[in-house]
Amino acid sequence: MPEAPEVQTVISTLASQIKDSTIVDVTVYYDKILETEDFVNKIKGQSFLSFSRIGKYLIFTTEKYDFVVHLRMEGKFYIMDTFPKDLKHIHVIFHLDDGRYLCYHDTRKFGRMALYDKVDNKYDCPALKNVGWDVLDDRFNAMYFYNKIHKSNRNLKTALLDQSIQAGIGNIYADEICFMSRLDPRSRCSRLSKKDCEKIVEMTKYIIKGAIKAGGTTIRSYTSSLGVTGLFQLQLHVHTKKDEPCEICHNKIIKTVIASRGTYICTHCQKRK
DNA sequence: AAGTTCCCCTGTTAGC
DNA sequence: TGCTAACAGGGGAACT
Repeated sequence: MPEAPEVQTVISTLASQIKDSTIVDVTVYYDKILETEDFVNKIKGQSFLSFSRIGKYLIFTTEKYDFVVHLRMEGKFYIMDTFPKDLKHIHVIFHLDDGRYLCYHDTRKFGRMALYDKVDNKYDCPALKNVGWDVLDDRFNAMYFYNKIHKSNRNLKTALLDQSIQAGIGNIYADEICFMSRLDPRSRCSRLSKKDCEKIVEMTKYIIKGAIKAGGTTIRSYTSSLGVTGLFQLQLHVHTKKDEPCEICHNKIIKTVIASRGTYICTHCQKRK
């Protein structure tokens, strides 16, 4: 499931591949993907001028619009030199002026795309009205995070996954952030100190930046038309490591459920507050 | 107001 | 072996 680093990889790759391409036609096979009215007619004739990311949202800016995409769990873009033969799971195809096709592929059909009038500050885009600062934005800092959570009765993991506080963390990185911060994700937010928040924010930025670097490294081995999936290899410390020994203390990592998300914890290294 | 639950989907895995 | 049921998960709507 793409989180901020994977989305960054996707947007960077697309920027290098389709910048200044013009959309001459759009074929839609599953229109629930499209959230705004008259999407196809509006986007026809528009060109991909600039590319940005806030949290897990991809933002393609054209002459008139911000074209906003959320990949949710399994959304992927493929660039094809010829019209795809296998249309299974392909829901939207953008025909580009140079003859290539930008294909949106999504097995679970959870992804969404929308078109809004272009704005200078992307945080003002209606698609992002409930989205907090991107995790790499300087405004996502320790005091901001502390002020957002210190009166909350929720647990730490729920706060990390709450995109209205900070945007870009998904289930995998939430576990990794808690591990690196040595805090149990079940800890109550109201019991966390400013020091804890400093550590959490520091580790969040460290992990996300590291993952973006890893993604950037991996992407170079891609052959051009094969696709833009944003997959990358990152060394995980706890997530998916059920029953494996913690690399620090060698106790078994446990799996539990928090906020209906599978959650991995080293209960020895990660303090529950 | 804050927090929780349900729902959207379908490939994969567990259970019989 | 082959079937069905349970499960996974991001985010928004609906609900408490």
